[in-house]
Amino acid sequence: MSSNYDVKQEVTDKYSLRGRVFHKLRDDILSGKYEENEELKEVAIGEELGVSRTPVREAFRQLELEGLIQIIPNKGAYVTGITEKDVKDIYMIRSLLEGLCARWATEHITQEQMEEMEENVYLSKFHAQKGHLEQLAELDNRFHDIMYEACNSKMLEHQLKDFHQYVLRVRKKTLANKNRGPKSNEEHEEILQAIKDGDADRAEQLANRHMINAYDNMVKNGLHEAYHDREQG
Amino acid sequence: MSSNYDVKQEVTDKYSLRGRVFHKLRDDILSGKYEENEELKEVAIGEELGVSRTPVREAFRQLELEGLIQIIPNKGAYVTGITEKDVKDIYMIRSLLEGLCARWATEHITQEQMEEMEENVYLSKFHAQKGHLEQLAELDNRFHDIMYEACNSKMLEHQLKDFHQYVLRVRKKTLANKNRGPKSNEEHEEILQAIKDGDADRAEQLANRHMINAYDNMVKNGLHEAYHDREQG
DNA sequence: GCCTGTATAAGTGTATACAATTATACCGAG
DNA sequence: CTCGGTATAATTGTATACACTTATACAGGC
Repeated sequence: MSSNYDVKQEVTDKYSLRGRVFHKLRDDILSGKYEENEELKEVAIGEELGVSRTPVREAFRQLELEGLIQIIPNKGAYVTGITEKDVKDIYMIRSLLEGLCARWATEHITQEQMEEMEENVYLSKFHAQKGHLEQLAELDNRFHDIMYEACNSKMLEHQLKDFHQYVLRVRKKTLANKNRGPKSNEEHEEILQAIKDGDADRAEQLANRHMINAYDNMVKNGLHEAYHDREQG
Repeated sequence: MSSNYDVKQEVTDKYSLRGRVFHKLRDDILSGKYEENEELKEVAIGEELGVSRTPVREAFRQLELEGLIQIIPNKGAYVTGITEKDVKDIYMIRSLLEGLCARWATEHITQEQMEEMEENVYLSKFHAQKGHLEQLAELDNRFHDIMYEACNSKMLEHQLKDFHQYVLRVRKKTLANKNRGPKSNEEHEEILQAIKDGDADRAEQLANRHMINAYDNMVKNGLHEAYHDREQG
C-alpha cells in the first residue's frame, strides 16, 4: 500500500524532481510507452529528464509501491505485467469493495456530494447521446471518485483508488466500447437512486453488480486482444 | 499498494543496507519503539545503524508505501497513527476479502496446503489447552497465511498480507486475551471443514464472520485502552 | 508585551564520486 | 564448435558534498 494517503502531498510532489520523475514515468507506463517487462535504467531515465540518479531511484521506489514496476536488487527495474487473471482478480476484489463503499456512502454522503453525483449522471446522459467517449470516461471516473470520498473511510478510499490506478492500463480499451458507456451510466443512476433512498443493501448490491458487469463487458470486448501473448503462467 | 509482490525479494532485501534499514525500522515501528507522529530524522537513523542517508531515504520511501510512515516533502517523515475508525474499517474490508479468499481457497487448495492447515488446527488445540499464547499467535498467523497462498491469487494474497501487516500493531493486544485464542481456533476448524467439504459459500461466510468476531472481541478487550487519546478527527 | 523580519541552524533534496555487483565479450582448452 | 573462465564494461548500491527549504531564535519596531 503504498503510497500517498494525502492528496496535498501529490500536488507538492509535482514540484520536486522526484515527484516529477514519478508522475512522468507513471504516465508513460500507463499510456503504454514502455513494454511490459521492459527494463528501466536509472541513468537513461535521468538523462532523458535532465536529473541525476538520486530522484530517479526514489521515484522507482514509489513506482514499485504502486505496483507499476518491480525492482530486483542489483539487477534492475522492470515494468510489471498484469496477467488476465490479475485483472479478473482485481475486478472481483473491487466488486466487493465498491459494494462496501456504496453501503458506507449511503450512510455518510453529504448533500454536496449527492448533488455532484446527480449532475454527473445527468451530464453523462448528454455525452452518451452525443457519443463523446472522452468526456464519458472522465465522468465515469469522477462518479466513482465521489463515491470513494462519500464513504467516509480513507482506508477504503485509498484501496479503491489504488486498484483503479492499477487497472487503468486495461480500462481504456473497455471504455472505447460504445455500448458500455450508456449502460454504465444507467447503473450509476440506479446506484445513486439507492443511495438517495437510503437503501444501503440495494446500493451495495448494485455497485457490486456494476463492477462485475464492467468486467464481463471488458472480457467480451477486447481484453484478450490487449493481452494476447503477454500472459505468464 | 505498497510493496513487494515477490517473496524472494524480501529475502534479498535483508542483504542490502536499504533492506536492513527498512526491516529494522518496520520492526521498531510495529513493536512500538517509536511513538505515533514521532519524527524520523535521516541522519539520526543513519548514525544509529551506521549507514549513510541514502539507504535510509530509500527505506523511508518503502515504509511510506507500507503506510507505516508519512513523508511530508521538505519537512520530514512521521510515524503514522491508526485511529480506531481506521482499524474498524480495515477489519470490515478484511472481512470481505478473507471471505473471498476462503472461497477461492476452497476451489484451489492443494493437498499439501490442506494437510498443513489440519496440522495447524490440531497443534493450536494443544497450545490453547496449555495456554501458550505466543505459539497460538504464531499458528494463527500461519493459518491465515496458508489460506492466502491457497486462494491462488497473488493480488488478493498481497492485499491481505498488507492489511495484516497494518493491524499488527493493534493485534498483539487482542491475542493476549485468553478467551479469544481457543475460540479463534474453533472457527479456523470450521472454515477448514467447509473447505474440505468443498462448500465455498460456507467457507466464505465463516471466514467473513471470523474476522468480525475477531474485531468485536478486540473492541471489547482493550482496543480502546491501546488507543485512548490518540484519535484524530 | 506582541508582532515581524532577519539571521542562523537544522533538515531534506539533489548531484556526484566511488564501491560492489552483475552482465557481456573475448579467448583458450577440449 | 562448444564450453568455461577471465577481463571488461555496464549498472546498481552507497557515501558524501552541496543546494535548497524550513524551523528557530533573537532583535527591533510598534
